[in-house]
Amino acid sequence: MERLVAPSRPLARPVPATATTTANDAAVGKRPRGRPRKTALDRDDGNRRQELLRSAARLFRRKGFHATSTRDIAAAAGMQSGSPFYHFKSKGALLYAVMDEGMRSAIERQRLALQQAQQTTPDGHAQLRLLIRNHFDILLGSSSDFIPVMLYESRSITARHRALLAQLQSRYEAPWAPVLEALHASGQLRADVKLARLLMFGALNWSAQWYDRRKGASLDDLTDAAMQLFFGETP
Amino acid sequence: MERLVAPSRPLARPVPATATTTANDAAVGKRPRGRPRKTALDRDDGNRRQELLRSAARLFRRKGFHATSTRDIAAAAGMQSGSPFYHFKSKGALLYAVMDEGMRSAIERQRLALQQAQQTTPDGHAQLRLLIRNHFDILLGSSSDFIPVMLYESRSITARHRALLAQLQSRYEAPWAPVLEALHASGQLRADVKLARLLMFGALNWSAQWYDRRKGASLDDLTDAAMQLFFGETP
DNA sequence: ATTTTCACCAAGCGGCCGCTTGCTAAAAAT
DNA sequence: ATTTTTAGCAAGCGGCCGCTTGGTGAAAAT
Repeated sequence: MERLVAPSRPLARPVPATATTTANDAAVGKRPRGRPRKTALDRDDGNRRQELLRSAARLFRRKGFHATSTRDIAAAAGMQSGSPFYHFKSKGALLYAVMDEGMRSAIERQRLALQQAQQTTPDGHAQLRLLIRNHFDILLGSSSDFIPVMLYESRSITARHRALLAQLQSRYEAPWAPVLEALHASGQLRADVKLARLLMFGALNWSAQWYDRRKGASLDDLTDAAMQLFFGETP
Repeated sequence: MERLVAPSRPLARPVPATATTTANDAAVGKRPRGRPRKTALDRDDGNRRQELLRSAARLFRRKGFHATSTRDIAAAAGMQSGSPFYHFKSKGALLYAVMDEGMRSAIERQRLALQQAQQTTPDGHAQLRLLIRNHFDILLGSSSDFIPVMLYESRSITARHRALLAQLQSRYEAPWAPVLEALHASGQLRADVKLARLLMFGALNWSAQWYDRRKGASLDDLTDAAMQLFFGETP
């Protein structure tokens, strides 16, 4: 395609390092290229995309969606300011991707936990304990910031995206309903089931605001405390 | 380069009324130099400021702090874009003022509720029920968005402001401790008191995310559900 | 009657924001 | 060997942002 105007920009691009070089620079100032090296065997396949997602999740959690700029995210992933838009068509799409990935991962982990427990024949208490323990793991485990972002940034997404995420939330919460119903039927859970579920999730989810892995209680301690609070159960 | 005369505006300012000054300044508040501070007959002082606070609280709650512009707030209060800065020295000071006012009002309302209940001689359950019922009222009552902003925008304030608010939060939570300790001592609350308090506040505070005054449960229903969940109590 | 203070308004400044554009080196496909 | 695709970079654009400045009519103080 021909251009009307000759390029008058300086166009002094730094010469990139050869792809197979192992030399890195410890110089001050902007590095010419700091991107992790990839060999011919390890085809990229979304690695950088995943890194972008992780960086975004951490920043969204710590500073909030609107207080995080796409430049912050790019820098955290070792990119230039415009590059994230190659992988995501907008900042909002990036937020949605974080939440979607978080929910799908949570659903999968819950499915695995329930599947493993299926081999034993647990009573209602034990089933709920399992769900709660797993929930704390998803929410507070070392793995990721995805779920806290999901919980605390829902204002920042579009109605359509919110509706899609609500479906995933329903899928996540689905296994809780029969367990709570059974506990209600047997008189062990006296409160209205719907309100009880909301209050319980509140108690659990709020922990993302105060829980510190490095001090105080373990996730098992937390699970014990929750079960004792809800059922007066002593472990 | 001659400055033109401003066109005459309608200038329909609301007429001042009696002021209920809470008299707290996070604002700029020009003091008259060396002169008596206040006459007995306060005039306008603070009416517009209060309106600004209310508008800001509503917008901060609905859209979040960073998604709300000072122009939004000014427009909601019927002002021009720069005028809020006469009353508050920065957007952050406005946020802090919302939170501070919310906490002071909450503490005062709790104090009044406890004072009234002192005349009867309630047991532990009844005391906690009162605290919870009052908490729901503060959090979900028609009055204001101040407390939800306080709960969900704490990331957006400075460390110094956060420390000041933490003191107010301690004052609010202080009356809960002896009640929970007593319930624990009598075996009615089995869980660790510190964790139980955190989980309970989570259950209550999370309701700001889902509760809708117009449909479903009343605040009394909510209080019943919470008491039943925590103590298996049937009203 | 004059001066001072109050509570704003009208205008705009610099800066950061999300996002786009034009390009390119290297890998993969043909 | 040539073409296409991939995964970005470098630069920058328009717009909105928080905040400042200079001014103004009305009220209060003197």
